[in-house]
Amino acid sequence: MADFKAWLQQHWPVVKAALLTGEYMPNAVRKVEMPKPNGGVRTLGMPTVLDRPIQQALLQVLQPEFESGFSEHSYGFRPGRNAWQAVQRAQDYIREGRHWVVDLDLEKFFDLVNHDIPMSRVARKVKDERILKLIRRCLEAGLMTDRIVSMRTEGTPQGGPLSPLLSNILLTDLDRELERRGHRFCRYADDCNIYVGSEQAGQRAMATITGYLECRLKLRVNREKSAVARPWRRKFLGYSFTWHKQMRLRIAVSSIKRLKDRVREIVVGNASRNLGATIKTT
DNA sequence: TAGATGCTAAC
RNA sequence: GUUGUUAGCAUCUA
Ligand SMILES: Nc1ncnc2c1ncn2[C@H]1C[C@H](O)[C@@H](COP(=O)(O)OP(=O)(O)OP(=O)(O)O)O1
Ligand SMILES: [Mg+2]
Repeated sequence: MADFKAWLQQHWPVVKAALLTGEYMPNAVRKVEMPKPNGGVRTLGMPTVLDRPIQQALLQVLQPEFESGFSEHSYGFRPGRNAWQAVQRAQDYIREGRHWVVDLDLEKFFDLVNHDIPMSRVARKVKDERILKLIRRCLEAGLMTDRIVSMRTEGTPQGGPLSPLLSNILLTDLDRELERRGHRFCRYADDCNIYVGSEQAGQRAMATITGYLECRLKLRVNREKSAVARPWRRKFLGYSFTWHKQMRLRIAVSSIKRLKDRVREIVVGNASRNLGATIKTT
C-alpha cells in the first residue's frame, strides 16, 4: 500500500493532467455483496484502484468548502463530529421536555440519492466545469459484475470516498427545511431524530417530513425502522435513554451484548465475573 | 511533532 | 473476493 502511494505521488502530474483534460474519467465501481447484521445484504460499489485515491484527493479539497454550509444539527460523516455528540444533543432536547421522538430512517439511502439535486448544490460552490464533470462521473459510476457494467441513473456508490459528502450535501436541504419549521432535531447520515412535545405533534411532523423527503428530495422513508415513539423506547446511534431519577444515557443492550461476546471469544476460559463488573460500571 | 500499522464504534 | 466517511483507542518508527 505504501508502495502504491509512492507510485501515485510520483506520477501525480500525469494523472492530474489526464483528469483535467477528460482523457481519464472514472466510470465503474466493482459490485461486492456484504452481509448486514440484520440479515439483509448491502451492495457495495468499490472504486477501482486508481479512482479511489483520486476521489480521496477530491474529497480533501471539497470537504472544507462545504463544511461551512452544513447544519449545526448534522453529525454524520463530518470532521470533528461523532455519534456521541449527536446523542448528547438529543439528550438536551429530551431534558427540555420534548418527550416524543420522530425517528426517521431512509430506505436504501445511498442507492436512492438523486444526482441532479446535489450536483446543482455543488455547482454553486465549484465553478470549474472539469471538476464538476469528474464529480458527476463519480456519481454515475456503473456497477460492474463480472466485467459487465450496468448503467446507473440514481444513487451514489456505497464505498465511494465522495459519497458521504454528497449525501450530506443532499440532506442539507432537509436540515434547512426542519430548521425553517422550527424543529429540534439531530441527524446522523440518514438517521434523523426530531424531538417534539406530544405524540400528535410527532405524527404530524412524521407525515409532513416524509412527504417532503419523498416528494422534494426523491428519497424513500423506511417505514419499518421509522416511528413516532417515546425516546427511551428507541435506540439511537448505538445508545439508548433510560429514566431513573433523571434522563441518563447508556449503551444500547444490543451493543453491550455484541461487545461482551467479542470479549468472551478472546479470553476463552478466564474471569468473566471481572468483565461483568466492568461493563456494569460503564 | 510527523509517518506507518492494527482494532473498535456509528452510518 | 471485504469498500467508504467520521470518531476514538492501541502499537511501531524517526
Ligand atoms: N459499511 C458501510 N460502507 C459504506 N457505506 C455504508 C456502510 N454502512 C452504511 N453506509 C452508508 C450507505 C447507506 O445507504 C447509508 C445508510 O445506512 P443504513 O441505513 O444502515 O442502510 P441503507 O439506508 O442503505 O438501507 P436500509 O433500507 O436498511 O436503511 O450509510
Ligand atoms: Mg437507511
